[in-house]
Amino acid sequence: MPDERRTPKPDSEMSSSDRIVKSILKGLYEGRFVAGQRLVEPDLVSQYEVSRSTVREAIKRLAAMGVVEASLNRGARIRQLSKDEARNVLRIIEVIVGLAARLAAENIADPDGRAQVELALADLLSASKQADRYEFVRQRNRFNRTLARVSRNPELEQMLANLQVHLVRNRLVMQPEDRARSYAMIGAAVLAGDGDEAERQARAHVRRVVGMLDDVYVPAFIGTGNDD
Amino acid sequence: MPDERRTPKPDSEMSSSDRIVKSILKGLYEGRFVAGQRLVEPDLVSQYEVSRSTVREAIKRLAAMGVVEASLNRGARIRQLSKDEARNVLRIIEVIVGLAARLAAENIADPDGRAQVELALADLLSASKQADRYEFVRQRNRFNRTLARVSRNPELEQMLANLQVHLVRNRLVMQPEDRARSYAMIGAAVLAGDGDEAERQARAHVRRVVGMLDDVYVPAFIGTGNDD
DNA sequence: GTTGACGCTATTGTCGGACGATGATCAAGG
DNA sequence: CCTTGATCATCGTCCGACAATAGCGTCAAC
Repeated sequence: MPDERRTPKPDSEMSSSDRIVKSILKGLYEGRFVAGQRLVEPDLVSQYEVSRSTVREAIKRLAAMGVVEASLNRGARIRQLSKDEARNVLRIIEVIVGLAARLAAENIADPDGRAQVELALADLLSASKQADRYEFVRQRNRFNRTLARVSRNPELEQMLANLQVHLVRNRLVMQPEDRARSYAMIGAAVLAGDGDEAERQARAHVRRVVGMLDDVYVPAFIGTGNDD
Repeated sequence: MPDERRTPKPDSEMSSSDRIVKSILKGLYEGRFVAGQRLVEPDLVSQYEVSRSTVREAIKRLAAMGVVEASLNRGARIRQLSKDEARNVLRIIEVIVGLAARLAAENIADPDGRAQVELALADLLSASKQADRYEFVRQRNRFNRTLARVSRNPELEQMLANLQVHLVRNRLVMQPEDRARSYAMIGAAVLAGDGDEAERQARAHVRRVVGMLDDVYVPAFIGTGNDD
């Protein structure tokens, strides 16, 4: 087993479609792409200066990741989660993050992993107390990613990364003090090596976020997908 | 006897690559494709009588699903899980199935869903007691799928379906009596509407399966590069 | 004015061929 | 025996093309 600690993905070892996928995902984080936006193949062709085949591959991959939804003969668009879908995804994130927290706690003996968790937690706590939403989301994602990495479960890491994409667009943020306390408890349990407690705290936190869905959620500008 | 209530996906509304993906997945279940097997594009082109573009799309999708692993310039092959990877995936399956069981229990008031669970459970129990491994795996997958469907969480359903693909090839089966008892307890909790207990039982069961990994797992033909 | 049939346009799904790049294979040479 | 270089299989990417479909506007009929 190769022990590749991370996958920084040197550009030279990425296919062109990989680069497009990555760029679009990044664009999502940065707001260059917004939910509901169409991904028109010819546009992307000229934008990225690659052939249509390459663009199509990238789109297919994004679709398989759930980032993009594609209907037959009608192209692809950035997926806009309805409130129900957001709730569904969050329930999944709940148990996945819970698992990551548990496994991270179980592996916290590793000094290197422990250091990473401590660092990410410190930054997250300081970002939690501030109002900068963008920075908070960044640190939250980093913290989750760190937990997944320390879990020593690459499959989990991958899965959490895919799921987190859906969280970028939501404005689900708790009050600064609340979320700081929430994450402090998760972090404490993880650093204490208490897997049960770590999972419980992580899940409880996500559950609290789910509870905010009904209050805060704005259906955005898509609005047509009204179905149950 | 097949009560396919879920989206049956009429072939007319599927793209060619969809059909290939579906066919390969089916082939996995039926043994036409085995772990480690290479997926050579020209072969698939002639086999399915489509263009290479279409084949590539299908492969990309399978890769994004984790069914296939692709290395740059070296093509794709059916993914062969190492013992560690199998363990990692099973830990994820544990919490996902646990969530499905919990949500199914919470929705068990719906008479239609309840009927489906009862039916799938009955068939699973009867299959559990027999030795036919293939039939047991079929019924186990159906039971899990049913739980996910009754959960009314399509994202969860999709995710579980993807994860279950990895389980097809493993020979992780408990003793008939044990697994029957295991599933009986899960089913009872679900049918009783006890979400906590359902999740606990489901997770405990998967955990027991994980525990068998060290005993039963055979590395299979991973190193041989054996095709055909 | 509304409605519905019709045709146009944009875009997609699929195709076939082409090229260079890369990994694997194997024989010749040290 | 190990190294090296040629050969081959296959992939990544590109190009150009076509039919099929969806969305949109037009226009006649009511």
